[in-house]
Amino acid sequence: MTRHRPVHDSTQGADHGAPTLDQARRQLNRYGLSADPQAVLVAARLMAAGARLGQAGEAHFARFGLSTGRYRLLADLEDHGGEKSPSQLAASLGVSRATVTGLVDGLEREGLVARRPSTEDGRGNVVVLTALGAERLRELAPEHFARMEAMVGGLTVEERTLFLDLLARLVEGMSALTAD
Amino acid sequence: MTRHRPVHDSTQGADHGAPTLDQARRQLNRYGLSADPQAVLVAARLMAAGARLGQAGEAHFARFGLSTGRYRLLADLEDHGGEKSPSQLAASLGVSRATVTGLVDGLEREGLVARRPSTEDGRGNVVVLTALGAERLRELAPEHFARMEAMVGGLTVEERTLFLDLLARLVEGMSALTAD
DNA sequence: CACTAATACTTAGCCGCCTAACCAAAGGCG
DNA sequence: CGCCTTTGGTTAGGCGGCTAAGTATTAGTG
Repeated sequence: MTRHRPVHDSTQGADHGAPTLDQARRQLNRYGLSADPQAVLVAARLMAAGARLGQAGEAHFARFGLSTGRYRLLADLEDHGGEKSPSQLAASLGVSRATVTGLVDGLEREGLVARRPSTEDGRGNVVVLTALGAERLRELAPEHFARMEAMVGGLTVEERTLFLDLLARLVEGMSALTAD
Repeated sequence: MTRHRPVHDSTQGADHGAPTLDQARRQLNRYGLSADPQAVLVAARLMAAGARLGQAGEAHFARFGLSTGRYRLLADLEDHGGEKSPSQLAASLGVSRATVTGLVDGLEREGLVARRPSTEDGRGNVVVLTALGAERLRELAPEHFARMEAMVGGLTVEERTLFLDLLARLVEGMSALTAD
């Protein structure tokens, strides 16, 4: 049975996702801090946008009976000839091996992927994209990429290039959050 | 000027987190789709950045014994005089009421917040910020905002303004993912 | 005034992410 | 050869997000 999830039109046009400059100023004032409110705003907006995109992405992939993580795993598998070990998958997806175990469990249950014992390493597995899995990817591709394109359609080519540069530098800066 | 920092030269295959233009092209080719690879790249990079920031944020707040959700709830509470109903919290945080129940459960367990029955509505609660909760916010504020500022430090003021504009337009575009 | 509908919150259960602990197999080394 | 460490994968448990269903209580209506 296909588990179709009703898309749930979340009417969240409310204020919630978008912090304001005033909020940032108020917070900084409250503690007498001298940080730049605009910088704080950028950070907060980026966080909000990330969360929002994450949710939108889940809703998007749910249309095809997938989740973001499952789709990324399938796509990565296909990009690699349809075979990859869980460890390699974890590395290229940027998640833990335990997470890969869970994702593969789900995908295997639906027949989109299969586990085969590794021929060269007795403790290793190979995750294989099944015909059904490849089929699923082929089915969703047109709509998927069309929506992706539509999402950035509000930006000109130059703006996109610029955005990629700025975003890359912000991603670099994210290490400031995790640095000791 | 394209200022490129050496972005983690990964031997191909283990490119975790940062999708490339070539990957986008390959995917589109595979299905004979005509979408703009650069547009797809922007979408993919934004998703990757969002996920990455989400994880970095969790690691950041974990330093103070909090999570992103819990911090946002505390901060929102403080911004409203320290009292708010679960429904209001859910609305302003952009999460479901069930999620708020879970967040408040955790925060209450640690004494950072308390539940009081509403005086005017027999079925309602009010979530109140405790002295300990306010204290916690005060403690983490300097480091928190310093790191936020550092994250954005790689951009000039003009670039930040530009980024905010571009990001806002992308957020608008996200509705393309959830539109019917 | 009683009955139904709407609202506030909680509970239950799924998913994906994590870390830590665990077993099994491989590799290195005396 | 046997031991010990490293590595591959899963398991267990926690968190935070969701939906759907359940319980109170309030509000609306005949």
